[in-house]
Amino acid sequence: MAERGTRPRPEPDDIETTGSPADGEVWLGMLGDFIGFHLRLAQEASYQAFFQRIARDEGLEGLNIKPGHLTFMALIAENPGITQTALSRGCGRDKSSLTPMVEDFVRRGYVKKRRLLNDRRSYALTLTPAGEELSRTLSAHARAHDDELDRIVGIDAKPELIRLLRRIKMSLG
Amino acid sequence: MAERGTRPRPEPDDIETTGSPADGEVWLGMLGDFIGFHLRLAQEASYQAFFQRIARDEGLEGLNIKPGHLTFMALIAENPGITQTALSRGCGRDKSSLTPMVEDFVRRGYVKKRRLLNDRRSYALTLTPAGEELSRTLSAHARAHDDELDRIVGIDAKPELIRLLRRIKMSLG
DNA sequence: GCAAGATAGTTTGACTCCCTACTGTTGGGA
DNA sequence: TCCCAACAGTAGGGAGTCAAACTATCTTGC
Repeated sequence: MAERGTRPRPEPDDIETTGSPADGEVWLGMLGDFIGFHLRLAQEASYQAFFQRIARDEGLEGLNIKPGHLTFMALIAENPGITQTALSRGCGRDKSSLTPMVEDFVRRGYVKKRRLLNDRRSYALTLTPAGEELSRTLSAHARAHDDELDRIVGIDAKPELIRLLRRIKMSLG
Repeated sequence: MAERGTRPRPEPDDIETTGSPADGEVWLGMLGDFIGFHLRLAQEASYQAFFQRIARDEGLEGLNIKPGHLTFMALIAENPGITQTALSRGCGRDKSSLTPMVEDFVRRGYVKKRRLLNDRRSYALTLTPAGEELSRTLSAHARAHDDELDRIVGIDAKPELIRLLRRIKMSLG
C-alpha cells in the first residue's frame, strides 16, 4: 500500500528561521576516520574518471561502454572458455547481472557463447576478433587510467596499497 | 528430439566440445596490477560486510537500513540544519537520489525538514530524537565494522591507507 | 537405473542510482 | 521595476544491481 500518488509528500513540515548552517563545507565527524567511507569515495572517483576517459574516445562513440565492461572483456580475454558463473565471481557481480551483458555482447558480435558438450548446463565464453579488438582498446584506456592512479598514489606506495586492498577483499569476501 | 519449449533467446549459438577451461580460479591478467580494480573489489567487500552486520541487528529488523543510510544520518547529525545539496555532496550522491531517502526518513520520523525563511529554496535537515537514537545505533555498527577493517589493514598502515584514498578522491574528484 | 540434491544459467521484481527536465525562489543587472 | 541567470529541490525515465524462484542438466547414492 505504497500511496505513491501525485501528492504523497508528508508536507514539507513547518517554516522556521535558521541562518544557513554549514553550507560551505560538510563536517564529517567520525566518518573521516573510517576506512570504509574513504574506500567508497575513492572507488567512486576512480570509476567516474575512467568513465569520462572512455567517453572521450570517439572510437567508442555510441557503443555505450562502461567501466564494468573492461573487467568483463579482460577476464574473457584472459580466460578463454570461461563460464558465466566463474566470470561473475571474477567481476564481483551476481551471475544474473551478467546475463543481459553477455546477451548484448554476443548480439553485437564481440563475444561467442558455445555450449559445452561434456556439461550442457554451462557455456564457454570467448572473444571474437572484434571482441579482441575492443578488449585491446579498453585495456589501453584502463592502463592509462591506472597510470594516472599510479601517479596520484606514488609508485612506491602502490604495492602496499594493492596489498591492503586485496587483504580487505580476502578477509571480508 | 528435445523440443526445449519456448526459446526467445537469440540462439545460444553452436555446440562445441571443450574441456572445462579455467573453471576453478580466474586469471586476472593485467587487471591484477590495477589499483582501480582492487579498489572496487575492496569497496564491494566492505559494503557487503557492513550490510550483513546491520542485517544481524534485530533492533533494525524491518527498517530496511542500508550502509548508505549511515552516511546520510551521520552527516545530518554532524551538520544540523544542512541542506540537501550540501548533504548530497557529502554523501557522494546526486541530490535527486536523496529526495526519496529524505522523504522516507521524514515520514518515519527520523529527520525533520524545515524551510528556511531567508532562502525559501532550501530546507534545513535535522535529526529528531528518534533519529539521533538511530544514528547512534548505526554509528556503533559502523565503528565495529571499521574496527574490523583496522584489524585487517593493521593500525600502523591505516593512516597511510586513508591518506592514499583521500588523495585519489581529491585528485580525481 | 532412478530419485534427490547440486549446479549453470535465466527470469522476474524490487530497489538504487544517475541524468535530464522541470518548478519555485533568489539576486543581480538593464 | 522587470528580466533572467543561478540555485534548491522534485519528477520521471532508464540503466544496473541483487535476490529469489525457476528450468535444465549433472552427480551421487541407493
